[in-house]
Amino acid sequence: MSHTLGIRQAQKQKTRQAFLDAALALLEEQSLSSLGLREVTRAVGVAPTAFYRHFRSTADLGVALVDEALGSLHPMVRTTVATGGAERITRAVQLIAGHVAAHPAHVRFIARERHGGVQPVREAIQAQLARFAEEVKTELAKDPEAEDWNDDDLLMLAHLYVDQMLITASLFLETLESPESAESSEAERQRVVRLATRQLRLISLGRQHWLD
Amino acid sequence: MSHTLGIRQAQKQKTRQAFLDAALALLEEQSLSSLGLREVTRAVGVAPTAFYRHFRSTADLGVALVDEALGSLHPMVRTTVATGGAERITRAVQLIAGHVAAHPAHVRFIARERHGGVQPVREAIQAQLARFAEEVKTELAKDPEAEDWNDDDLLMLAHLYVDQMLITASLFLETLESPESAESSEAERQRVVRLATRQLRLISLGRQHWLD
DNA sequence: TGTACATCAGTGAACGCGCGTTCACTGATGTAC
DNA sequence: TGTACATCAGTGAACGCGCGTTCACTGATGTAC
Repeated sequence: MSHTLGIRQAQKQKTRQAFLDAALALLEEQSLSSLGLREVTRAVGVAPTAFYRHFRSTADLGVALVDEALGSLHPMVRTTVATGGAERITRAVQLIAGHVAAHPAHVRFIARERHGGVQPVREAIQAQLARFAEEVKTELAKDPEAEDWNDDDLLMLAHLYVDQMLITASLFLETLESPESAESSEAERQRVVRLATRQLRLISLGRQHWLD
Repeated sequence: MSHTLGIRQAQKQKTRQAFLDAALALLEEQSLSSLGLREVTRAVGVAPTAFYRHFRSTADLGVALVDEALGSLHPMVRTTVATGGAERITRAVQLIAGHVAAHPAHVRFIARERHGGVQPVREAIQAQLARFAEEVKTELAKDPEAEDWNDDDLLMLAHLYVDQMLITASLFLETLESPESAESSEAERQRVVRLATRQLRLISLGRQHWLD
């Protein structure tokens, strides 16, 4: 019953992906609001008009990039938060470090456009982050430590965690940007690991004494 | 001994300020990397070439905006953090709420360009934020609660506070953007006050038990 | 105070260039019979 | 399986437009004597 795409559809998807990849690469050095349609088509190697077969505008392409960047991350975040005990913080920091190393351009795009100049893209990112916060809240609620917490406080804490994850991701990103040697970059990364771990620990301590 | 500016210098400064004001207004709806030089001169009402008498480029103008937006904020942050006891959190949240209400365009500019596409501007913002963190650290160090804290942990905490301030400022900004009625906007603002206050309280609890 | 010269913020024309969007098109792929 | 027609992803020419930057300029302001 598996539906194989026709040749036409398959080729179309391939071109669409080429647009997304090319745009993401171009967005390493600029914001979406200054990304040109012709710039993207040139990078892909197609005529400018081909763009309109896939996207209404660069803003539309941006929204597609948001889904690509954050869509697949939900299960990973759930699993990490679901980890109990002292390992949770270590795993969370490792998850972030690994994700930034594997997909730096996606992370940079999200950090940049979260407050960027293109409204539909900003809104798409806010919606995804709200989903993450809800999911984190759901996982935290399962925790025995959260027994007497109300929903509102749990969501407050979940937002704190989500924001902290983004801040940490940004810091890891900066360790990739610096033009220094591989060893000192690695040292910087370890500093970020240490900083993020301690910040999460402090928040965790606050959490444990919230109902005192 | 007070040195009065000559007519020429005074007029030049006035024009320069007009450039900054016009650019800031235009940047409410776009990023710096897409801001055009001619766009700015048109808004000011001068010839395009006049721009070069004041700035080398729009990036240069952006750096000037960073100083304008954050330069005068240092003493206020110091004073607020220096406030001891239970009032500190309330005052900090009020400071942020007031500042966002008074200078929304400046706050939006900083939030947007912190991770934006223009490197010199990003760097200017990071430098200012690092200064804030250092200043917050210095004030926290004076606190009796911080007696046995080492410098590294204090700076970690200071960064946590600074990041939290920016997140809160962003949330207040969103309450100004929504197209709803004045009453529901005010209600949203109260929700942000409550959320930010509780998040800071949780961090504060973590702080109190850090050395347990 | 008056004069002669220097400075320099703002002008206006001109340049070459890349932009987003329109349109009618082509030719490979898909579909109905 | 073969044929006739429909679909539609990608093309290429053309358009009007605003861009950043250059240059020689003007005339008010500043300065030296």
